[in-house]
Amino acid sequence: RCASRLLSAVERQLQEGREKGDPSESSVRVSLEEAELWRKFREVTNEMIVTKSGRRMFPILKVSICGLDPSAMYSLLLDFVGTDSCRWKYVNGEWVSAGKADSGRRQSGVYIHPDSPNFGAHWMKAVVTFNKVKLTNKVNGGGQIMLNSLHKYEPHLHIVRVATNHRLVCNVSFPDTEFIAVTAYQNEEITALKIKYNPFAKAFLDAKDRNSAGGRSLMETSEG
Amino acid sequence: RCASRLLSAVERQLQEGREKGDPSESSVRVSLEEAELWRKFREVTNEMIVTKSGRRMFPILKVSICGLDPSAMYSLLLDFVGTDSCRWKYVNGEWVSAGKADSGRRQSGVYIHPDSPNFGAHWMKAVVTFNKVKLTNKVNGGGQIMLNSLHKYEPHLHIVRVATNHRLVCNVSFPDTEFIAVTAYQNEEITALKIKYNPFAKAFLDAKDRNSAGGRSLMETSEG
DNA sequence: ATCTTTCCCACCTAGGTGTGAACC
DNA sequence: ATGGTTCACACCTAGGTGGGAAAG
Repeated sequence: RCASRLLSAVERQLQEGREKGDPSESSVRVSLEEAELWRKFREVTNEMIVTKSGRRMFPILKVSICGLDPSAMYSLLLDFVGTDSCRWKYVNGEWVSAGKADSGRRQSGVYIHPDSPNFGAHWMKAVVTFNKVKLTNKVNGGGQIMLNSLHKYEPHLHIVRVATNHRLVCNVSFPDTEFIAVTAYQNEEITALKIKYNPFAKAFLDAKDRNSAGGRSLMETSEG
Repeated sequence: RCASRLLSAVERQLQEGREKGDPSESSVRVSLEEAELWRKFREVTNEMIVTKSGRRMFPILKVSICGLDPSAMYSLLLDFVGTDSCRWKYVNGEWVSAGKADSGRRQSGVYIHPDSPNFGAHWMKAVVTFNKVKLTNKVNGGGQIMLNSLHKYEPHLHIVRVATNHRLVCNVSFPDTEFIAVTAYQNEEITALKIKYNPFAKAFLDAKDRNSAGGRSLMETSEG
């Protein structure tokens, strides 16, 4: 009696998302969210900051998923694949090749989505957001992903069915999310887009607004 | 080749916590963390605020777990059981009965730990923290737990093995975590303890410090 | 010189505290 | 009048931004 009440609470985790499911996994579909935003960045060659302690990505990688078995267990993995063998540099407003890539490693480490493992129903009932993944240029303890600065990468998503025998169910890449890892922004158009769309950079958006409105910049006020 | 690299990343989730495991689950052990802190509150009769949008608990319920099957899947559930049939009131510095409990419901809803479901290894490798659970006195959408104000509750933890057939593995209660739900603190000793130990109430701790040091209180400074 | 990286910083987002007056 | 509840608020914790100087 008491136990059934508790067990039904667990069952409830499965209820949403059933209609999007397919026990056979014959047609798993993954689509990138906010593709328009990603495209704005890609048009001018996207950049992502890497720091010692790890920097979040912006835009944030978000996907919606259909076609999993709602009651089966899956983990979602993210890695970053070098898309060419170049080291890049930014000169005269252009990204140009600066010779061969530094190290032979073309694969980053693997980031496991923190909701993993979870039911197919869980992954399908809402957009899956990779907002916590952090990119670094140093070997670190935590779940950060190490990339080579000034190299080009493309995020790849993998869905693994978790069971006594793990099984790779799906591999997806999103060309629009390609970027060059940097330690500081090179293209000021990228900086402007980051400031415009990332809420955490609001401070710099305000400064611009006040400038263009003819007011005094925030930065100037601190000079005695 | 590529697949095995990804699958091994999933396997790595299982590595820690194996030594604390027991495939037979014959001796699952759960122990309350920070029991000394909980006892300080219990000594003066603990109170927890309930609000419309939900209020976190303080102290936070934290447990460490041994004896699960590291590679089996479990969900952790929390509910709140009314420990008597009284409605309580605080008069002259004492909690006294104020008649029978309001409603027949002696059980709260069930809170599912956000890491659920997960491997036994995951639950055993580190202290499990219920810091996100929110207590409310209204029927709400989200994962909040509804309690009756001025009624006494005891948190109960349940471990459910998640499989084709769910199975209740463990039920534990922690007498030291008993509390009375309130919409505003009644006993000023409880208020003082909350301020002393909850980092989010630091503002009021500072005010006290400055008072007792002979300085002006923060509160006074806002009066023109 | 030039290019890349590092560090500290002011400024945000996001949200958890008890307070005290207002409300019922 | 009384006792319980609600709300806006100042003040925190916690941590994500790019800037700009300094260092490699």
